[in-house]
Amino acid sequence: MPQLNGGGGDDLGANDEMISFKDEGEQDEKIQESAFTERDLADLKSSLVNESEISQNPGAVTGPGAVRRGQQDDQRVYSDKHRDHLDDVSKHQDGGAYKAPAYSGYPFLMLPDPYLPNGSMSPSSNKVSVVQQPHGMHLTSLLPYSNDHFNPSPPHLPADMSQKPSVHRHQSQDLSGFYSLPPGGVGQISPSMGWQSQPVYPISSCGFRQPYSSSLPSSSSYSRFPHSLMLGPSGMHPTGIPHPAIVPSTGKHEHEQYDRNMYAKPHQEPKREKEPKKPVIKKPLNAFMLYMKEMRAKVIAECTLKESAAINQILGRRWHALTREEQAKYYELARKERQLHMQLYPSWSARDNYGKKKRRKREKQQDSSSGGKRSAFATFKEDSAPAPILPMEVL
DNA sequence: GTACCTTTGAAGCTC
DNA sequence: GAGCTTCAAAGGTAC
Repeated sequence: MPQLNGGGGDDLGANDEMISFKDEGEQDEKIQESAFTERDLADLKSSLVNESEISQNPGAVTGPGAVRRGQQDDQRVYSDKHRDHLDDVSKHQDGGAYKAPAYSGYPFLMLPDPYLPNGSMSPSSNKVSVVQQPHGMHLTSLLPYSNDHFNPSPPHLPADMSQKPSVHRHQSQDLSGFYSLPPGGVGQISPSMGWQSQPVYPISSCGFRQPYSSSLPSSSSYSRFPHSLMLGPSGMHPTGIPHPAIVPSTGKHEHEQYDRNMYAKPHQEPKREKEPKKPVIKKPLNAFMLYMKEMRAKVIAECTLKESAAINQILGRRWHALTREEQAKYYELARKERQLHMQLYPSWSARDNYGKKKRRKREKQQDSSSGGKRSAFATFKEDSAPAPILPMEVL
């Protein structure tokens, strides 16, 4: 990806990530610049509101096709073609100080933006939310996200790890400074964690664009992957912050026990006498996942949607409507997140979690069809895995 | 209780 | 190397 830094040969990020999007987007923008009118904007808003309302009313329209219909209708209209104009309109309307809707349920920490004049708080966009999410935190916070990703790091920041391909784990101690949170999850955080630039985000309100705060919300304020050396016995940071990349194998996800005792001893719940379950180290989030994590609450607030499938469709369209620069930020975040994940869990591989969700389903299907015959994939996994751990139900 | 839906991107896997 | 599969998040929905 040309606009991203070369990373000193770091190949973690896909180099061709946005090439196709670039061509398409540029053509669309040319069209939009000449075709857009205020009336179009009103129509667009109306249609998008209807779309969200339809999604809320499964009785009226059922199935994903409903959303898809709206997607086909306005996917290439609502923002790709009107982005710049909407930006201008919105800026005029609220003086460029769009107030992002509150991320309900997310605790915030207001931090001054050192990149703003006088280091004062910006009207809204420099609010850096600090979150202790129920499912953990996000690396994006640990990785000070700003245009610094594309520029030399400011002196008060740790050097970009991408430029340290041979960083050893002990060097990650530098990262600990980002994680020195009190048990409450809110503490002093480097001001550099706010986004340096205040980009105008392209979309809001269920698809049409409005400028709003560019600050990363809570989800991106802290890393999902705190330094492993700082982890407590059960994947917990000494501060009490749960380790986001290490999750118990219980609950929604059906990952098997994960043999990573070096990072976390079995998480013991006081009331549970069952055999403690070893946590699972999750995959690092990709750029779009980071974007979704950040924007989900906003979409929910704007569209009053709750169904994740519909929200994700909106987010997917918004993602495509982002400019290359805006997307590049998330690609860079994702790249850094992968880097940090690699440093924290050098022996981890996506293979560790590969096939664990769907294997059971396949096995069930094969069991029903062929009388308990093992799937080829299961056989492969067992052959390749160093020490297969049987699922609890098997035991 | 669990799978599914829905999105994009990264990585694993198969051929 | 191409193409396919799986997982990552999220929460409502369906079974």
